[in-house]
Amino acid sequence: MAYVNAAFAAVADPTRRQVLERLSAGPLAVGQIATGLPVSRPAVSQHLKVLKDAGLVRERAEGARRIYAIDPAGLGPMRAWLDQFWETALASFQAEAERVHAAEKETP
Amino acid sequence: MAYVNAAFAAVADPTRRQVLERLSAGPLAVGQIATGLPVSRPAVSQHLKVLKDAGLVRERAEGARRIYAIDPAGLGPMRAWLDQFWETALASFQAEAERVHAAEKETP
DNA sequence: CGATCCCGTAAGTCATCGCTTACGGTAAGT
DNA sequence: ACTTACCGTAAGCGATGACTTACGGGATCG
Repeated sequence: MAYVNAAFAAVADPTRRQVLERLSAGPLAVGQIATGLPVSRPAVSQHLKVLKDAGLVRERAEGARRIYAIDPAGLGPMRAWLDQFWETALASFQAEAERVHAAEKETP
Repeated sequence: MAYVNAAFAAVADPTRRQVLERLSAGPLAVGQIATGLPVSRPAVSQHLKVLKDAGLVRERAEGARRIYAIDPAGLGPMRAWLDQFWETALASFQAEAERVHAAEKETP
């Protein structure tokens, strides 16, 4: 549960989500990621650092270029938190609904 | 896909996630939520406003108290984004792996 | 070797966020 | 009616965040 915070903080930024979406189609170099994004290339570099520290992205040097790719395992903690939260929330929601339903039969 | 941004931004804050976790066990009034949290009650009110605007939480007046509860539907967009992202990322990841594997057989 | 492309980092700026204290307003209890 | 509990909002402040421009260092090609 340790990396959950960094992961959520990373995904919270819209530009960073755009980077992730672009990377989800396959590995890319920094310049290719920056092309088409509304921010400068250094900004993309900073975003990539955040994503890398959050474990959402992996970096590989290929000559002078740095190739970035999605780290599928990095999404695990976030999905786990969301799933567990969803599960317990839905369970207590249904329990509440049944409780209200029973109370209505009690006092119509 | 409109509310995705607000939802992710809302969940990004650790205190807000604590509020959600507390609410996942069942509806609570503002004071009960604030009890046990490391911030003041007005801070909790502000967090609840953010969560409500993001569609993650619903509010109901009960006398002088305001009861907050999880809105199960509010999590939908976020989960949808994550699932689709996960799916395409994993697919392209496997495709890349197979491509590399084939290249290795080509030049051992 | 020099020019060029690739990129990360430093420094600085402007906006936004999360928090606090202080206040006002509505609902219930005496 | 007066007090007490419960809560939202306003104002202000310190901290963080996302950007920009400017720089420097390594890889590649002539």
